[in-house]
Amino acid sequence: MTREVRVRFAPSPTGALHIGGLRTALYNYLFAKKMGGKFLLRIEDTDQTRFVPGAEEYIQESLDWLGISPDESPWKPGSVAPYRQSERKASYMQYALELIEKGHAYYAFDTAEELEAMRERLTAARVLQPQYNSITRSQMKNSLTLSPAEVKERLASGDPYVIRAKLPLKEEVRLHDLIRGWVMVHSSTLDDKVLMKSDGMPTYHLANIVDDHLMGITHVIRGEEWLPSAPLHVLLYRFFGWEDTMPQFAHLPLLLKPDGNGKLSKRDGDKLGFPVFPLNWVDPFTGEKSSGFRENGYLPEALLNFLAFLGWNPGDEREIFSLEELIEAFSIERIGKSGTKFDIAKAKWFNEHYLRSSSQEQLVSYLQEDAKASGVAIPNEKATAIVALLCERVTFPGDFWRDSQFLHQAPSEFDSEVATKKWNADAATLLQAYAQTLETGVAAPFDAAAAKALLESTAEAQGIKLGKVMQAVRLAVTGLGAGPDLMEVFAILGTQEVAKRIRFALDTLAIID
RNA sequence: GGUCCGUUCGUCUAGGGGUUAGGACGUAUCCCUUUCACGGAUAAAACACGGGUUCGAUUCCCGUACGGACUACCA
Repeated sequence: MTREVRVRFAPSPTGALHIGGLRTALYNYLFAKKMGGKFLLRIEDTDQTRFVPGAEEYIQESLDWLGISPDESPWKPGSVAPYRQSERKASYMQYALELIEKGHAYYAFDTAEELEAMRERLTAARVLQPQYNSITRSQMKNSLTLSPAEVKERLASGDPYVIRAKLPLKEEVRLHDLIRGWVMVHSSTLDDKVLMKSDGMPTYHLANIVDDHLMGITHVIRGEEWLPSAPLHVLLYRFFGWEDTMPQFAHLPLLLKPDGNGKLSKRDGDKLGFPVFPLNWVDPFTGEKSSGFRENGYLPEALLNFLAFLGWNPGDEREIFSLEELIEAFSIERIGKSGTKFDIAKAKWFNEHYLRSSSQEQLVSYLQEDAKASGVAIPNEKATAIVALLCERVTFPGDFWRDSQFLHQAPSEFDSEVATKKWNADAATLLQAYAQTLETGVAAPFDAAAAKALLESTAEAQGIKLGKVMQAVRLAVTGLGAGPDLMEVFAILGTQEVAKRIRFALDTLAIID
């Protein structure tokens, strides 16, 4: 009764793992850890035509980056290896044959053309759902309509065939979903899904059930797009006689586009101005590039926290959760039922939070690395001062470098709007005197307090009210109309640089004036 | 079209037969401040609609509308 909890994340390696898949992985991870169980990763690569090289590595790297690596996976096999369905190929046929023997599946030899003809015929006859089902299978070429001898002959001669599930005509299929409660579907609305494809590979439905069973999966936590086929899966468990160990299902609400319509898709990201992938991705076939959260400056703990709250909440008013805290607080019962729109503003807020609570050393290294990439070396002391200056105004690590440009480079031009509005004779007079003082040398260390005291005394000597000219002073030294504490900026720049900049401003702005 | 799922502020959501319907993001205003930001305070902002059930429904039931998923030899 108390089986060890085992859950799996089962992506298809058909491209970059998108953010919805990542959330599914996260919920699986959280549930497994919460229950003291195992989180497995299984690669569902049964569609050879859609395989994309690099996709599997991408999935691995994404999960590692977020810190939610699986306990068992293709690259860390456990006792139920292998973890790629392509490598489990040999085992599926026997299960399909078992179903045929039990009378729950059959061979079907219909060609694509014949299937198409059937659909057209049914559509013409105004059948609402033209499908291969308990009614129409009697008119098709399969082992239920063909003589045993002919079936045998076709199989022997290598005729292409598929194996289809034989669904009951009239049966109420009930399934209990941990998120949605009881879901009832009538078997007459289901079709005879293909279980084994003509290329010898199983479809998702068969492989999924067989592998979940063989891997001892206790809970299937997956996206809502699977809900419509869940009744088929329940039937399959029943056909196999595996009902007593059938996993419990939890179908997650979908992630929707922020503008309201439709589920978030892989194409949306860059179009809407935010990433939908954890990492940068270049499609190996088309060369199309998609940007990732990581490269856009999102911290893994921020993305994790953000993702966790897309459809789940702890029931109280806390919002900041570390991975450990998420594990502690997580429960499937508290996952919502309705689709969730993706709001990047909230993700930014989480990112700001985690960025600001990073260690100073970490922040300093963000700045220094970016500077280095641009060929600029910033000494520790200065970098530390800059980080302290900008810490409260950054969203991404890259903002330290981007927003401190004015500290590394003297202005070559001035914000014209601010110049016309704020620049005046008083400011020029004050700056003239201030620069002169700086040039003649300042005895005490030129920190923010000293810079301010000096500016104040200079202003007083000139009979100028400091408040009226401060923006002009900022403009002169930084070229900008707004920014962090000016006196701190002065301290970082140093007396000579400040004086130099003032001289340049005096010359340049005099002309504008 | 059919089947299934869903619907509380713009967004993420709490709540639940009787509440001033709570929080967060975002937005606005004010305070702090030499500017911007941070921080603090305040504000605007929601139970899709119609029927039941009930003394009472946003909460339970049924319909409608709207949204979504699925409807492949894709997962």
